[in-house]
Amino acid sequence: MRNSGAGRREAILRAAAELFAERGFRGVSIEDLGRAVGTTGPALYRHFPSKEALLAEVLLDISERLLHGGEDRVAAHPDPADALDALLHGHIAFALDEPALITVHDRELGSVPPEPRHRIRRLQRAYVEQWVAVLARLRPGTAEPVLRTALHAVFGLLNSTPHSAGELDRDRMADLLFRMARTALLTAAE
Amino acid sequence: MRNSGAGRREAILRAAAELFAERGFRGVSIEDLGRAVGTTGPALYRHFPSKEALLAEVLLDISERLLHGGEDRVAAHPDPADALDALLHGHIAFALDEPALITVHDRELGSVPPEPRHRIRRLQRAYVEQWVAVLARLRPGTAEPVLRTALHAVFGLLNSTPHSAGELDRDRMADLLFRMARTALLTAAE
DNA sequence: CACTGTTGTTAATGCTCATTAACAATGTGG
DNA sequence: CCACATTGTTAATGAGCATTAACAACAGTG
Repeated sequence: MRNSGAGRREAILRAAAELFAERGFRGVSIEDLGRAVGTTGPALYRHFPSKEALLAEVLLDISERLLHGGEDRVAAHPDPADALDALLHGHIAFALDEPALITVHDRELGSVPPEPRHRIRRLQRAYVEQWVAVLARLRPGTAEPVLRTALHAVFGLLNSTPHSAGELDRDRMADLLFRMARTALLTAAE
Repeated sequence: MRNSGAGRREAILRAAAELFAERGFRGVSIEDLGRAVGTTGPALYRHFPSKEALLAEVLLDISERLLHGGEDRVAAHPDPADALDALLHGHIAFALDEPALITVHDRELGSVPPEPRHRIRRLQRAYVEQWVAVLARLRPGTAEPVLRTALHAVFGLLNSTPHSAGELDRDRMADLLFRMARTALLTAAE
């Protein structure tokens, strides 16, 4: 084969994230995916057992990267205020650098089959709870349901950036999001 | 007919919004829609020319309600700070009372055929520009691209609430969102 | 060089689904 | 009571698409 190798699998995952973000899981055919990596559709089945399994792998990968990135940052910052800033910077960088991944991540969970869906949800929950723990140390007086709700809202704020066409350059965008998200969170937690 | 009348059309629109929000436009069949209003699938074609036209009507209706609701509120409040608060309260009420509509509104535009899509986009743009105008009066020093970007982010924050399962009751939720969105916006605009 | 695992290709297969056809029931205005 | 417009129903029709089958090209290993 002219062009195979281990990279093919990664290329498929990348292309899938891009296409799923653009048109949605059901709006992309196996044939589309194949064409995007220079093969025909059915060739995909040499790498993934089904289209759904492919989506599951994309989401699993994203969730793991977010969670582990967060863990590293929290571990590196003993002070909760510093940890929060680090979490914000990490999430913002992810959202700005991988807009397709962020988009797929919060739109396509419903198309994943039950078993991997549970694993993905567990990772997402762990990611959120990490933020909750930091906020709880920073603002011990605030009830956890309030923190969780505020966090979901802030993720909505941060994850919306792929859809706002780039009127601002990356650095100004990152700074704006950081300041908005930070004050929104601190306002929520008195 | 045991149960027809003018209400059928509205019932279809309501059911469609609900189902599209839950499973996405492509995840809902004509047969599903029919069943949801107590008929068979093809009966829909007595009320709408196509599935896409049905979606377009849902989105058009939402966009118009948002825009006109906003216009009324802005007109009722000469002071820009009051107008901003009123816009926030209006959008929050809409998001909390009609979570399905808000969800469909910011996920399914891509499935609308070109012609109605343009009309919907125009309405959405007008809605945003209304907020921009209020913010520009309130914070004359801030560049419009910054305002627009901040607004998109705040809409992401507000529209995320359908997905955060109700850990808080409606009033506490509305208050939390209001405070977060308001400070986020005012922070963005210096 | 034969042997085998890997990765592709093209041609079925079969299902789902939007849309249309053909036909029925109801209710309304004449 | 009789057309006729409305709104349904069930049975095609036809497209799209995930998946599988059958077969080919190649790479590395003995």
